Amino acid sequence: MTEFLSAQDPQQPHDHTRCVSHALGAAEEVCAREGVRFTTLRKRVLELVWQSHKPLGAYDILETLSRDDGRRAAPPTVYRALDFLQEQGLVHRIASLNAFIGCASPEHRHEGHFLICLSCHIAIELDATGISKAIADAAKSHGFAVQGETVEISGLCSQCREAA
Amino acid sequence: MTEFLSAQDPQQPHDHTRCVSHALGAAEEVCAREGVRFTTLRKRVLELVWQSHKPLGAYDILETLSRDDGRRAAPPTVYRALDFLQEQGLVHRIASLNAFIGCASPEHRHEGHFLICLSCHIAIELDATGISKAIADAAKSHGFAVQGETVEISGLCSQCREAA
DNA sequence: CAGTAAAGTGTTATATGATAACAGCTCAAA
DNA sequence: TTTGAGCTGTTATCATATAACACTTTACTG
Repeated sequence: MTEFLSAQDPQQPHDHTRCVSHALGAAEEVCAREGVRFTTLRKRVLELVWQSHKPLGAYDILETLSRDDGRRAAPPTVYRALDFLQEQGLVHRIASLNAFIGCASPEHRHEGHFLICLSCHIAIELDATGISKAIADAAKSHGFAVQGETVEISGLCSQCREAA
Repeated sequence: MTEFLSAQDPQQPHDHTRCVSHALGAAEEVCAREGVRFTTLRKRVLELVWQSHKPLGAYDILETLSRDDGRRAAPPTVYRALDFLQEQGLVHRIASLNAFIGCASPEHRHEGHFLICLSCHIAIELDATGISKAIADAAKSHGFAVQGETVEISGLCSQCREAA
């Protein structure tokens, strides 16, 4: 099931600074490869999105940016950075939460499929080959050409189940 | 693939008044069974949602309600009706569109899985057993207890593919 | 059949998420 | 060093959704 995602399970205690530095490093590479500019603002927004494994709203990012960085920031500033990061596959948008989360494996383009805990709000990105396959089958039987997949599963993560 | 959905394919030309009357009839039954009130407002909102097979925004409903029915309506009026209809499984919300669509088979409770055409905007509800199965498998392997499923596949429907 | 409590609806105000439009800046290539 | 495309700042506004409270209707109870 974990074919291309980093072996690190975000639910387990871990040195999160490594997640962040890995993400930033991967982003540098992706942007270099694509010939696009990984500006200070874009890097900072990506860093903020990676501050945890919980999806983060655009206005949360905006607030941190204004408060911590002293940067005068209005919504378009953040949305433009997020648009860029999405285009490069560096973050995914979670439609059911109006929020954004860092992509764990931006090296190759893919749709994000997520398990989202209603209790602790963690979002776990799946490498759910089976789900994509099932979607492709369903689409094919309707003669439908898939372009985008929104798959967001809400429920309780294993840790919150144990705690309950 | 079409196990419980009405055999009618919404993409094909059809007598849409039958879709509407079927939906309203099914809604009457569901509400009677559940012992909840299918008021005039709720019925009217459901009827508007069913005016086509395209997801409809809350403010679109609001506008029609105000214009056609002369009913003074503010957003909460519509959202409350929609909340009720969702609770009873009579409509599904499409998170990626912030819109609502009638459920074709409210007799038994289920999550909605949709194919959504980017060109003609039709939303086709799947009875995708395979998708639910794949989701259950992925969840199980993470010890995750599924409560809700958001599955919204965007792309081109067969008719729009042919047209293109 | 009147009294009453719960459910439903109306109304105002406001929260939350996202984008349009235009001005000014920066940086890499010529 | 100029130039132009791309990036960012700024203001205003749109779009979606909900909080809070008042009033009305409905169904139940005695």
